[in-house]
Amino acid sequence: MSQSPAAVLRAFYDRLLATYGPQRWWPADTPTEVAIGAILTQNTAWQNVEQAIKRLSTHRALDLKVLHAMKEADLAELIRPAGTYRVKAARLKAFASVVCVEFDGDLSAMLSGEIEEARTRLLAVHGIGPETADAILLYAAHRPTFVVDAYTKRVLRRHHLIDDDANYESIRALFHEAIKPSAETYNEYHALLVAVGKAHCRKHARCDDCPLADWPHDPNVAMG
DNA sequence: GACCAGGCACATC
DNA sequence: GATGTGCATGGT
Repeated sequence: MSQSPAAVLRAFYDRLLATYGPQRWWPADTPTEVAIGAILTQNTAWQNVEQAIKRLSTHRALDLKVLHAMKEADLAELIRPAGTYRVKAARLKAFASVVCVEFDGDLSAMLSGEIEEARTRLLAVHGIGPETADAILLYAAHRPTFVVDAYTKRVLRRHHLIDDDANYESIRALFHEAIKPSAETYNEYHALLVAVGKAHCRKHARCDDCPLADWPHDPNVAMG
Protein backbone atom coordinates (compact mmCIF):
# COMPACT_ATOMS: atom_id res chain seq x y z
CA MET A 1 0.00 0.00 0.00
CA SER A 2 1.14 3.49 -0.82
CA GLN A 3 -0.55 6.44 0.81
CA SER A 4 -0.83 9.82 -0.86
CA PRO A 5 1.18 12.63 0.75
CA ALA A 6 -2.09 14.13 1.97
CA ALA A 7 -3.13 10.86 3.61
CA VAL A 8 0.29 10.54 5.23
CA LEU A 9 0.03 14.06 6.61
CA ARG A 10 -3.36 13.26 8.13
CA ALA A 11 -1.98 10.08 9.67
CA PHE A 12 1.05 11.97 11.02
CA TYR A 13 -1.23 14.38 12.79
CA ASP A 14 -3.17 11.64 14.54
CA ARG A 15 0.00 9.90 15.61
CA LEU A 16 1.73 13.05 16.84
CA LEU A 17 -1.33 14.19 18.78
CA ALA A 18 -1.64 10.76 20.38
CA THR A 19 2.06 10.79 21.27
CA TYR A 20 2.60 14.32 22.50
CA GLY A 21 -0.90 15.56 23.32
CA PRO A 22 -2.17 19.09 22.72
CA GLN A 23 0.67 21.64 22.73
CA ARG A 24 -1.52 24.65 23.40
CA TRP A 25 0.57 27.19 21.51
CA TRP A 26 1.04 30.19 21.36
CA PRO A 27 2.45 31.14 24.80
CA ALA A 28 1.24 34.76 24.78
CA ASP A 29 -1.67 36.64 26.28
CA THR A 30 -2.80 39.06 23.58
CA PRO A 31 -2.77 39.25 19.77
CA THR A 32 -0.32 42.14 19.98
CA GLU A 33 2.00 40.10 22.15
CA VAL A 34 1.77 37.20 19.68
CA ALA A 35 2.69 39.44 16.75
CA ILE A 36 5.61 41.01 18.58
CA GLY A 37 6.78 37.57 19.68
CA ALA A 38 6.51 36.26 16.12
CA ILE A 39 8.97 38.89 14.93
CA LEU A 40 11.28 38.50 17.92
CA THR A 41 11.50 34.73 17.53
CA GLN A 42 12.90 34.88 13.99
CA ASN A 43 15.97 32.64 14.03
CA THR A 44 15.90 32.79 17.82
CA ALA A 45 15.12 30.35 20.64
CA TRP A 46 11.84 31.14 22.39
CA GLN A 47 13.53 31.33 25.77
CA ASN A 48 15.39 34.45 24.65
CA VAL A 49 12.21 35.94 23.24
CA GLU A 50 10.51 35.58 26.63
CA GLN A 51 13.16 37.75 28.25
CA ALA A 52 12.68 40.46 25.65
CA ILE A 53 8.89 40.37 26.00
CA LYS A 54 9.21 40.63 29.75
CA ARG A 55 11.36 43.74 29.36
CA LEU A 56 8.84 45.24 26.95
CA SER A 57 6.04 44.47 29.40
CA THR A 58 7.91 46.09 32.28
CA HIS A 59 8.25 49.24 30.20
CA ARG A 60 4.58 49.07 29.13
CA ALA A 61 5.78 48.66 25.57
CA LEU A 62 3.75 45.59 24.59
CA ASP A 63 1.64 48.03 22.66
CA LEU A 64 1.98 48.95 19.01
CA LYS A 65 1.16 52.60 19.58
CA VAL A 66 3.85 52.78 22.24
CA LEU A 67 6.32 51.05 19.91
CA HIS A 68 5.37 53.41 17.12
CA ALA A 69 6.17 56.40 19.30
CA MET A 70 9.37 54.95 20.73
CA LYS A 71 12.83 55.71 19.43
CA GLU A 72 14.24 52.75 17.51
CA ALA A 73 17.47 52.77 19.51
CA ASP A 74 15.54 52.60 22.80
CA LEU A 75 13.43 49.74 21.49
CA ALA A 76 16.56 47.92 20.36
CA GLU A 77 18.01 48.12 23.84
CA LEU A 78 14.81 46.72 25.38
CA ILE A 79 14.69 43.68 23.11
CA ARG A 80 18.41 42.97 23.28
CA PRO A 81 18.02 39.51 24.90
CA ALA A 82 16.22 38.28 21.78
CA GLY A 83 19.31 38.73 19.61
CA THR A 84 19.70 40.52 16.27
CA TYR A 85 18.18 43.39 18.20
CA ARG A 86 18.92 46.23 15.79
CA VAL A 87 17.36 44.31 12.92
CA LYS A 88 14.34 43.33 14.99
CA ALA A 89 13.85 46.84 16.35
CA ALA A 90 13.60 48.11 12.78
CA ARG A 91 11.15 45.33 11.91
CA LEU A 92 8.96 46.01 14.93
CA LYS A 93 8.95 49.72 14.09
CA ALA A 94 7.95 48.97 10.50
CA PHE A 95 5.12 46.74 11.68
CA ALA A 96 3.89 49.17 14.34
CA SER A 97 3.98 51.98 11.81
CA VAL A 98 1.75 50.15 9.33
CA VAL A 99 -0.75 49.15 12.02
CA CYS A 100 -0.85 52.65 13.51
CA VAL A 101 -0.85 54.67 10.30
CA GLU A 102 -2.91 52.45 8.00
CA PHE A 103 -5.22 50.77 10.54
CA ASP A 104 -5.45 53.41 13.25
CA GLY A 105 -3.59 51.15 15.67
CA ASP A 106 -6.13 48.34 15.30
CA LEU A 107 -4.24 45.09 14.72
CA SER A 108 -7.43 43.05 14.36
CA ALA A 109 -8.47 45.31 11.48
CA MET A 110 -5.25 44.52 9.65
CA LEU A 111 -5.73 40.78 10.16
CA SER A 112 -9.42 40.65 9.22
CA GLY A 113 -11.12 40.26 5.86
CA GLU A 114 -10.13 37.83 3.14
CA ILE A 115 -7.32 35.74 4.58
CA GLU A 116 -5.03 35.85 1.55
CA GLU A 117 -5.45 39.61 1.41
CA ALA A 118 -4.59 39.96 5.08
CA ARG A 119 -1.56 37.77 4.41
CA THR A 120 -0.52 40.00 1.54
CA ARG A 121 -0.81 43.05 3.81
CA LEU A 122 1.51 41.41 6.33
CA LEU A 123 4.01 40.32 3.67
CA ALA A 124 4.22 43.92 2.47
CA VAL A 125 5.72 44.92 5.84
CA HIS A 126 9.49 45.05 5.73
CA GLY A 127 10.77 42.24 7.93
CA ILE A 128 7.70 40.02 7.75
CA GLY A 129 8.17 36.99 5.53
CA PRO A 130 5.81 34.07 4.90
CA GLU A 131 6.50 32.19 8.13
CA THR A 132 6.09 35.24 10.34
CA ALA A 133 2.96 36.34 8.43
CA ASP A 134 1.35 32.93 8.84
CA ALA A 135 2.32 32.74 12.52
CA ILE A 136 0.66 36.10 13.18
CA LEU A 137 -2.48 35.19 11.25
CA LEU A 138 -2.79 31.77 12.88
CA TYR A 139 -1.77 32.48 16.44
CA ALA A 140 -2.86 36.10 16.87
CA ALA A 141 -6.01 36.13 14.75
CA HIS A 142 -6.92 32.42 14.71
CA ARG A 143 -7.09 32.41 10.93
CA PRO A 144 -6.61 29.00 9.25
CA THR A 145 -3.21 29.30 7.56
CA PHE A 146 -0.46 26.74 8.01
CA VAL A 147 2.90 27.79 9.43
CA VAL A 148 5.81 26.06 7.68
CA ASP A 149 9.05 26.15 9.64
CA ALA A 150 12.43 24.45 9.47
CA TYR A 151 11.20 21.45 11.47
CA THR A 152 8.27 20.99 9.09
CA LYS A 153 10.63 20.88 6.13
CA ARG A 154 12.98 18.43 7.83
CA VAL A 155 10.22 16.04 8.85
CA LEU A 156 8.61 16.09 5.40
CA ARG A 157 11.94 15.71 3.65
CA ARG A 158 12.89 12.80 5.81
CA HIS A 159 9.65 11.08 4.89
CA HIS A 160 9.97 11.83 1.18
CA LEU A 161 6.81 13.93 1.17
CA ILE A 162 8.51 16.90 -0.49
CA ASP A 163 11.43 17.48 -2.82
CA ASP A 164 14.67 18.86 -1.47
CA ASP A 165 13.99 22.16 -3.19
CA ALA A 166 10.31 22.51 -2.22
CA ASN A 167 9.51 26.13 -1.46
CA TYR A 168 7.48 27.57 1.38
CA GLU A 169 4.28 28.13 -0.56
CA SER A 170 4.18 24.63 -2.01
CA ILE A 171 4.58 23.06 1.43
CA ARG A 172 1.87 25.29 2.87
CA ALA A 173 -0.41 24.31 -0.02
CA LEU A 174 0.24 20.64 0.71
CA PHE A 175 -1.05 21.02 4.25
CA HIS A 176 -4.04 23.07 3.08
CA GLU A 177 -4.96 20.27 0.68
CA ALA A 178 -4.48 17.54 3.26
CA ILE A 179 -6.13 19.15 6.26
CA LYS A 180 -9.49 20.89 6.13
CA PRO A 181 -8.92 24.55 7.07
CA SER A 182 -9.09 24.87 10.84
CA ALA A 183 -7.13 27.30 12.97
CA GLU A 184 -7.33 24.88 15.88
CA THR A 185 -5.91 21.95 13.87
CA TYR A 186 -3.24 24.00 12.06
CA ASN A 187 -2.18 25.47 15.40
CA GLU A 188 -1.72 22.05 16.97
CA TYR A 189 -0.13 20.47 13.92
CA HIS A 190 2.59 23.10 13.63
CA ALA A 191 3.37 22.85 17.34
CA LEU A 192 3.43 19.04 17.15
CA LEU A 193 5.89 19.14 14.24
CA VAL A 194 8.16 21.32 16.34
CA ALA A 195 7.84 18.83 19.19
CA VAL A 196 8.79 15.81 17.09
CA GLY A 197 11.42 17.79 15.22
CA LYS A 198 13.15 18.84 18.39
CA ALA A 199 13.10 15.30 19.69
CA HIS A 200 14.07 13.36 16.58
CA CYS A 201 14.88 15.29 13.46
CA ARG A 202 17.69 17.58 14.46
CA LYS A 203 21.12 17.20 13.00
CA HIS A 204 22.78 14.00 14.21
CA ALA A 205 19.61 12.93 16.01
CA ARG A 206 18.57 9.29 15.81
CA CYS A 207 15.00 8.35 15.01
CA ASP A 208 14.65 4.79 16.32
CA ASP A 209 11.81 5.59 18.67
CA CYS A 210 10.32 8.42 16.63
CA PRO A 211 6.51 8.18 16.56
CA LEU A 212 6.67 8.55 12.76
CA ALA A 213 9.16 5.71 12.28
CA ASP A 214 6.38 3.40 11.05
CA TRP A 215 6.24 5.38 7.82
CA PRO A 216 8.92 5.08 5.14
CA HIS A 217 11.74 7.46 5.89
CA ASP A 218 15.41 8.06 5.32
CA PRO A 219 17.28 8.43 8.62
CA ASN A 220 20.36 9.46 6.67
CA VAL A 221 18.89 12.56 5.09
CA ALA A 222 21.32 15.34 5.86
CA MET A 223 19.63 17.83 8.11
CA GLY A 224 20.27 21.46 8.80
C1' DG B 1 34.58 26.52 20.35
C1' DA B 2 31.17 24.94 17.19
C1' DC B 3 26.59 24.59 16.49
C1' DC B 4 21.79 25.65 17.01
C1' DA B 5 17.35 28.35 17.60
C1' DG B 6 9.71 28.60 15.93
C1' DG B 7 13.78 34.02 9.30
C1' DC B 8 14.46 37.73 6.51
C1' DA B 9 16.61 41.08 3.43
C1' DC B 10 20.14 42.10 0.56
C1' DA B 11 24.40 41.50 -2.33
C1' DT B 12 26.44 38.93 -5.61
C1' DC B 13 27.09 35.67 -9.14
C1' DG C 1 16.88 32.81 -9.88
C1' DA C 2 19.75 30.62 -6.97
C1' DT C 3 23.08 30.65 -3.48
C1' DG C 4 25.76 33.24 0.27
C1' DT C 5 25.96 36.30 4.16
C1' DG C 6 24.85 39.55 8.10
C1' DC C 7 22.20 39.98 11.98
C1' DA C 8 23.57 38.65 17.63
C1' DT C 9 21.85 36.50 21.64
C1' DG C 10 21.90 32.42 25.15
C1' DG C 11 22.01 27.34 25.54
C1' DT C 12 24.11 22.82 24.67
